[in-house]
Amino acid sequence: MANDPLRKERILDAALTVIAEHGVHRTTHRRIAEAAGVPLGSLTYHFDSLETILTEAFRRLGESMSAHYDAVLRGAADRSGAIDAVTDLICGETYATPRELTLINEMYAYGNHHDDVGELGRQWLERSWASLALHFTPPACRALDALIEGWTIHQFVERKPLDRALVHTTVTVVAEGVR
Amino acid sequence: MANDPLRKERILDAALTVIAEHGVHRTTHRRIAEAAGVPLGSLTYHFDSLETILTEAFRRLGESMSAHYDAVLRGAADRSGAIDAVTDLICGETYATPRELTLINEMYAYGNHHDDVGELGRQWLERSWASLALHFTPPACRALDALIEGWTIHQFVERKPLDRALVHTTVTVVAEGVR
DNA sequence: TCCAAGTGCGTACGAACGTACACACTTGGG
DNA sequence: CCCAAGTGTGTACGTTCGTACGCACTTGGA
Repeated sequence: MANDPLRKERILDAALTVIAEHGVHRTTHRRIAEAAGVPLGSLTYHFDSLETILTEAFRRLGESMSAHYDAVLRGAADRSGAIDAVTDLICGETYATPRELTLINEMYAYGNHHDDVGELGRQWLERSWASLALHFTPPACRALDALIEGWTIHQFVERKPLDRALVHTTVTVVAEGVR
Repeated sequence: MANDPLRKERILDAALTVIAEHGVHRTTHRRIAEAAGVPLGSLTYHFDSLETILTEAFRRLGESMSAHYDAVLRGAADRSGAIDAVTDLICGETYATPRELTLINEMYAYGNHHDDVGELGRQWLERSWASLALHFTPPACRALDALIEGWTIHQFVERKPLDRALVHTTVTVVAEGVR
């Protein structure tokens, strides 16, 4: 298939699908190629190595998640709305999907052993912080960001739905109490 | 070497070392054997498969961390001491070492694709919760546990030291404000 | 002392991997 | 229409992996 500009993106999305389903430790050229519906040779043609594919895939993940994160917080009119927005980010079904949470975990884990991906994780934190800073003080941003991260992970590990009222209360006391 | 009862434990510790250094995705029989200073055949003799080694190693990790977690919280005399203890768990150099944090990340990531390890993660959360319950209300336990988890991870991804005063304030606010 | 029973390991094999590369195919200027 | 230049792919190679297994070695009862 000549001149397919979407080919690279399709491969990266397939890579994320494979990572989410099997984990980085079982992500291979062949599995990605099958998931993307492209020949094996196409991967080595478009990307230097498997490392490159993983790195680019995680970059794509970070960008799309940051965008969503930012959109949700920008949509909040005032402080109270921002607290609702943060509660949504933790409990919501659009951000904290199993796929995204699995991928975030994989990114952190892989980033601990791969500098470029580690840097992506740091950028992702920085952008989250910037989005929160639209509504909260710097210290509150740090605390809220930690809370979001920890709670979404717990929610996923536990596989139980969250108590939304409790989340809302906690977000509120942190937002108001930490200065 | 006949009748070496510490052999299995040594292999599991070596497995954790390899996981912490290289990640699960590059953890192999041969690397573990080298790290443990035992022959390759010794691994297949003592363990059914690599999966089994990883699972047992993560189980060992969870037990030792839970024990530390519990000891720190049991050592707190009152509520104020417990708040200090939680602050220590987040900022401290004994619990939140790079090695432990890397391993926790690896365990969560691997647990998403392996039921037995996923169950270990759930047990680890439950025991953390039980330790916290010595001093705080159930809702506060949930919130604090999420905060600990998120903040230790952030600390590690960012590779920057934490603001202890901020952590202490946040813990206090959550412990007092969430009922 | 001797020898079965059990313990532990060196080695080898098939499978799956990442990657290279020769080659088919498409394309656009002449 | 033609053919060089460029685009994309099927295949094969060397490496590394998990695992099996024959065999050496240790041990304890007779």
